[in-house]
Amino acid sequence: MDKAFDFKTAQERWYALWEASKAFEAAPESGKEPWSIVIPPPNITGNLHMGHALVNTLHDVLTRFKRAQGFDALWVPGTDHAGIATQMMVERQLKAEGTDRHKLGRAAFEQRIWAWKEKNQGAIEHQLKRLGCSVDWTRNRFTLDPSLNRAVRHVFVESYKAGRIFRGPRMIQWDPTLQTALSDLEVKYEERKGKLWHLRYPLADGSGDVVVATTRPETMLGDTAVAVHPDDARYQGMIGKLMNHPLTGRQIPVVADSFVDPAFGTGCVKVTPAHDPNDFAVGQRLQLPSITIIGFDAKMTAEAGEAYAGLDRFEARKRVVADLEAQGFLVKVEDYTHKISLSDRSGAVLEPLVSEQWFMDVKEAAAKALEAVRSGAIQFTPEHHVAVWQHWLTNIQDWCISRQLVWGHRIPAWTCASCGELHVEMEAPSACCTCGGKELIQDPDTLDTWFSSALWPFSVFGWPDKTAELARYYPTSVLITGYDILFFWVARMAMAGLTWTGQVPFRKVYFNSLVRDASGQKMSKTKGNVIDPLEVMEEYGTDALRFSLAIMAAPGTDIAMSSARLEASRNFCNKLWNASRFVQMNLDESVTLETEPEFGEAEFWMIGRLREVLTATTKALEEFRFHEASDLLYHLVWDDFCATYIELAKVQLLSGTRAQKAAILHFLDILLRALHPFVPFVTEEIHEAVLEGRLPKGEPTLLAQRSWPVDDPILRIQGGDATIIPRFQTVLSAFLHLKAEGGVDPAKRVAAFCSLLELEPFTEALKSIARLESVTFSKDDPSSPTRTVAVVAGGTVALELAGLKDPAAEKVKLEKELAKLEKELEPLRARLADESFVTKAPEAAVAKLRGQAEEKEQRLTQVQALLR
RNA sequence: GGGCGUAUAACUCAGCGGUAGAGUGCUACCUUCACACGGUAGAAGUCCCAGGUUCGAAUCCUGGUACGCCCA
Repeated sequence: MDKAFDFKTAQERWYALWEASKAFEAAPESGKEPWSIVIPPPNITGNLHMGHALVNTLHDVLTRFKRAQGFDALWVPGTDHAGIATQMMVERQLKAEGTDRHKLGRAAFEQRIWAWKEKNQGAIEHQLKRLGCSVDWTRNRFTLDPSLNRAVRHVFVESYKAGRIFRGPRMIQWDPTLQTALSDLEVKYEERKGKLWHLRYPLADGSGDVVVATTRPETMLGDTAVAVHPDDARYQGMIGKLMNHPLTGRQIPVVADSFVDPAFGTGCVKVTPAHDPNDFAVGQRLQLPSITIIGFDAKMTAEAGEAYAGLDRFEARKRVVADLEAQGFLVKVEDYTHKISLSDRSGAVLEPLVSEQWFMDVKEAAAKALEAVRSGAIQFTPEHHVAVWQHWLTNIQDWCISRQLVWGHRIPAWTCASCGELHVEMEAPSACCTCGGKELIQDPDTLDTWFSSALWPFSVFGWPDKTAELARYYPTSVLITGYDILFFWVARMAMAGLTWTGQVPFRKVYFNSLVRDASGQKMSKTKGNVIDPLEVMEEYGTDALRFSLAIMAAPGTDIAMSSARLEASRNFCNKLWNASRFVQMNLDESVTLETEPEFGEAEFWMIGRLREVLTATTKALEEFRFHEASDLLYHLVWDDFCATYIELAKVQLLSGTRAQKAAILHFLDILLRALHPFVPFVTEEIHEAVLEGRLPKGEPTLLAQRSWPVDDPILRIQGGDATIIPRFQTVLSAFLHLKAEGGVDPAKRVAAFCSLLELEPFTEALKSIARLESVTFSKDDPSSPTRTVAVVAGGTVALELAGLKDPAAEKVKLEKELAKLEKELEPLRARLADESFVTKAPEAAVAKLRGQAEEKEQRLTQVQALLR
């Protein structure tokens, strides 16, 4: 083995071997209990970013853990067509080539995107492999696959028949840049500094006027009323009167509706049903006419009047304000900060427009999803996301599912050219069922990307067919995803799953954290603080990246990714590598896992540690406490195995028996199996270097196929004195401490004394680790004018410092020690003297404290004796 | 305006009723035969503030303050 782990070659090598050996493929015939998870399908446009790295690392840790536990673990991979994102990408390419999708035509454009998809899909898949994801590639899916398309059409057609999908004119959020409708979820609100214009509208009978306040004066061209609150005393006499529209000359009524906030502006607002969601609602309630003055291109329509038609909406705003001012209708202008709605995708200012779109009524499904979480059929970690879930699902609105895009699932609806009859069918009808007309035109729109994503957990298994896979692997065991897509995806999967399969799509949901930069800032391209996981894997190794993500993945808190953390993880991999290297160097060929091991105190202690930590690690993983699991293993390897056990075993190993070497081989084997889910590459590499040829017959040669070690028979062995190694550690560090404090060169060997007779078997270890000349064990007081002494729990230790020793310094040292003990004892004595504590606190707590106090009192007495 | 989350060592974070931990950084020392991507010793904290519950609160409750996120 080399001196350091070369992750670059290992990473490339092992993934290919894992794949070739079918280590990640599900085994439906195995008779094992199934455990399944589906990947949150990354966009085909995408590159692996830190969010993907985190979510997929956690998936992989869990999948490898479950596979090792003996489940038939299946992780289904796949990619998402990502409607808008992908189409935008290709459109950008076209623009660079001096053309666009309209010139190209729909069919050619769609072809072009497919070509792009074929070319680029491999990138994200390759990156998942680099991350070590143990997915079953034989079941790779794409959201536009024919089988998934069939599922989409099935849901669409059945929902339509049930009346849950319908088409109609509604006010939607229109993205003028992308030229498509969006769902409410795709709208982002941003605070902008703007103006509040106060406009004067004169009453038609000349009896006065009212002043309305607006942030969008250009829409006044489409006003069909002015509204006041029905209880507003100021305007009682005006309700029902007509007024002259300042610019169009139309007469519009003053109406009353309780949506008006009397405290806002003048308490009197203009009503533009065609261009504002609230006004649209008022218009519906009061049967007001609706005048569309802004078109889908965000330019003023002919309805806006000759003076404005064709103007961009923002240009029109300036013109309207200028005209109003010129004619004396502008009362005043105030600075005003308000929220505007932007497209989450293009960033364009959205235009609320009335448009013919497809909608899905999800109220019934939402009720089911609410109940599933309420009843515990779906469990959230962290739980606090339940509150948000409930709020959103109880207030859910119809979902606008149609998009004016080319890239996506085409809506399975055809209109008869002759009679206008609408046909919603699985396949294109050959003739109109009403008039027999042969010309049927398919709806040009496609579905919101999330429509197909919602079906993902069961469409990947061949639904709507009742496949064997569906029966075996659905519902999936867990869903791991970011809370940012709680509504977009998680809620919709829950609703779709419950509606169409009658089952929850997943039993548990773990919401992973957000990965931020080293100072806790959100990563963004504009800030330039993006940490690229591909570069990290290049520089620190995939295992270091994975371990860093896992150890920081405390539920409910964000992750601050830093080079310091990555270095720590890389160093950990190196530590594991070198510990293994040490073991490997000291083994003879004849030692295998079948060699009968021999256990001494150190081994019994190590077994105890392994048993304790692996039990805790298993529990932590079952409960998604990835950070705890990784932290436990980190310290097990570094502190217990390397710093304590190996240091102790060194003395034996250099001259040890095969039986002793078999013990350490077992320990390493167990550690590798436990760490493999977290750091698969380095552990697999070590496994080959150390365990090859030493595994029992029939045992898989790949670590990726071996079992989770918590039930290893070795761990059931009990024996020895569990307190002896901790006592050894205390004495060892006391020697080292005395050496450092006495100013002794660490390399200088001095004579040592110890009153803890039970540690005599560890003489050689003490000598070698603390670099002592000798250790003399005796009950007698070891203090002398030439020695330095320390009192530890259970006895005293001393070092011979002839020539080096300063008696005055020794006294000062002991006095300091005395003071320290007194100070530590003070609160202990006080609490033990407290009647209410002793009587009311649980016995264990009192006993623990008493033990601590006794130990300190004993040391205090001994230090006092030394000072005499 | 409503909801949620977070405030702990210089930094990034664990802990979440029994009296404070990790990683990194810092100081001093050590190239000892797995590892300097290492080892040893050490310094470093009104656990945001104010009340309350409790024998006991960083931890639970109430109210503030600051920051972040989500929904109107």
